[in-house]
Amino acid sequence: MLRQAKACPIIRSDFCAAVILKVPVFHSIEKQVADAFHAHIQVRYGVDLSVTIEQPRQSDFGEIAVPAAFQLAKRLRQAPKKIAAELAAEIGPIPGVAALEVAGNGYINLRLDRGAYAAALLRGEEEGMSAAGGKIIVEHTNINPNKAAHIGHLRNATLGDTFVRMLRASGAQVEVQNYIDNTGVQVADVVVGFHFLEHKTTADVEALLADPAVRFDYYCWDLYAHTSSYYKEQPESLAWRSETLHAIEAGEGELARMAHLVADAVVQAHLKTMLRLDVEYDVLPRESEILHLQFWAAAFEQLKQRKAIYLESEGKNAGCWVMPGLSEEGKVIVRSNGTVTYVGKDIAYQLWKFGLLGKDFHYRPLMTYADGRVLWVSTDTPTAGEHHFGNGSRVYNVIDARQSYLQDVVAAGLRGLGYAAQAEQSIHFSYEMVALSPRCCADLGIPLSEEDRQRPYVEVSGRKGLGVKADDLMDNLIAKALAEVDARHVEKPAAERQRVAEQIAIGALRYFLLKFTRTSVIAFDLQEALSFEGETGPYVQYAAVRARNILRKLEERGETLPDFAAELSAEALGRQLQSEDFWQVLLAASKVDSALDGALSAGEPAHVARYAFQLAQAFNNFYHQYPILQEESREKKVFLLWMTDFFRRQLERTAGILGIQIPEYM
RNA sequence: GCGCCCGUAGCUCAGUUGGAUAGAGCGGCUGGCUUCGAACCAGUAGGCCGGGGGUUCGAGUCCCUCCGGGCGCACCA
Repeated sequence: MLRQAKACPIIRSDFCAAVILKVPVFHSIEKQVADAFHAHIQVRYGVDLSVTIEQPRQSDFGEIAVPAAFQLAKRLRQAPKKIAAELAAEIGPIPGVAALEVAGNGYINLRLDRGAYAAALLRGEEEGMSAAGGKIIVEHTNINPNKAAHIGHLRNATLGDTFVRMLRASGAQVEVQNYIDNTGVQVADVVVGFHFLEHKTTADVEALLADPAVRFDYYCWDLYAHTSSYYKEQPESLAWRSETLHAIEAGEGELARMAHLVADAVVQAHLKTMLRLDVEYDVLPRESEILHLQFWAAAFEQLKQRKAIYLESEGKNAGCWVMPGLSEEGKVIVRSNGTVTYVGKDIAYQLWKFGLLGKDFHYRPLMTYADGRVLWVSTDTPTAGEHHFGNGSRVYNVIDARQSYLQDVVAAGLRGLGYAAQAEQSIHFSYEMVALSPRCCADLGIPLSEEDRQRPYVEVSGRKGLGVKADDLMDNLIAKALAEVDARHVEKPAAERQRVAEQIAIGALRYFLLKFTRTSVIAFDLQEALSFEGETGPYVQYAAVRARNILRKLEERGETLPDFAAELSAEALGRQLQSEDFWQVLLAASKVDSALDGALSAGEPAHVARYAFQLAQAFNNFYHQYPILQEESREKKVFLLWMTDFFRRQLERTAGILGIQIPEYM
């Protein structure tokens, strides 16, 4: 098989080659330790060992563990413990390291010089260089514009958007694409519903759109389900679908006009829905332009010329253009009637993303986001001041795991064309689906068949109209958050409370969707999603709000934030950090970049989420145990304030990577 | 039939790419609001990591096999 889902072909060492990461304090000490051991082992034993660094199991073992003795034991035919003792005795001083000891069967545990470490953080040495490699394209969301978005789409968008934020935080140049299939069967089915089932004209649909009482994407949600079930009952009605598809493809007539009207309106609804989650895009490449600008024709030529596909003369695929290699009979790319399959178009689109097609879209601005970012959409006619998109050096397609076979075909297409390097950089950022537990369906009043009731979970299905709409879920979350805010802050202006409730609700939702690893099927549970306690977004937000409260209260009492650098010497920091509690909070808070780095190489936004939670947990503990504003000792108070401020900045940065805002109050 | 994913505490999930005594949240039980607001904190119970083989100094993690569940494998998109 081409794809290795478990192995996550995301990024390892090659990623670091493309993007030079920040060099935070902890990282640089780790590197110095590894280098020191590597050099010493080379001289002492004549072994070129790749020294790995670990985190000790327990925090009281120190901050860095080196298991090199285990790796050497076999080659030297000596006991790990003996080698560890030799290494520990002979390695000599390492900058930033205060002590080192042998533990267990041969671990070498290192303790950092706490005062020096904190002083480096205080001086802001964690700010390092960052430089970009080539452009990275991330494609996500990709919802068929024929109905309202549901929770499955939210998982896609949240994963994609967070991964984009992770890449950008590490210094990468990223372009976000959201592909719009505005000419496909799903749009056609809704048009069939309007035209043939409801006998509506384009003007009727326009009236529907103008009616403020109608949520158009919701209307289409029901209509799509209706049309789908009608096909089942009256299979001959499928002829309506073909007729509509042909009209759309030809781009002429009432049905085509209606299709554009519907698709454009639903795209607007999706953009609005996603904006509630703080998800933004750079460009919307549309299927209609892929069609009109003949992207497929260009790709077809390349595929034929380079013999990536062949015209089958016999067997069940006779008369089709087939791509060999993926299965015994190959994958049909062009049907015997001459029309191209979905994957064929996808290969053309993927070629464009890498700048390999020899064609480009034209673009026009669609809207401007609040932060000034302009969203562009593809068009088939040239415009003034033309922008350019695509031409990436690496492409992540955020698409659920059910489509992994098709993603394999796309990569195989690139490989067949001789673009092995680009095939390697075509990454299917896959994730498992969001399903509904039977209990959840019962809670939501979704009727289930007897068969479905026996299952562990039920797939969301747009066709069946089965699912939780994204906007409904958000409305639900906001209402619940608002009730909590109202209970605590009646004195605040209503509009402000609403804003805070929205931030909390979105924080809860994004965190909920991110805390699962990508390979885990989310069996959606409404109660769990609506929770604001425990491992949730609001928990993380609350910790940051508490930190801010301390600093605000300080000023309310007429004090000002001390000049930390002037008041806290390395000695003072070292003195205060003799407290294990303080040291652990500071250490945890200093590892944002380590956590980000690990999450990027694993391709797991969930790792960032988990780090944020652990950080919040450490702070909540700290907060509870040590009153800061009442502290008598000046040195300790200044130190605690610095810790609070440092924590606040680090947690806000982490939350920002997750797309979670910190409210003014909670 | 073939391919991929999952199986870890009552429930939902982590497990740093093979390391030290397997963790968190929820739920259960016990305790803590006159403090920088408890959307919080502390304590406690709860485990044959689906079963069986193997590789290794060392396995929840890698290999084989079996069991159970899910998802793919169209001239649909």
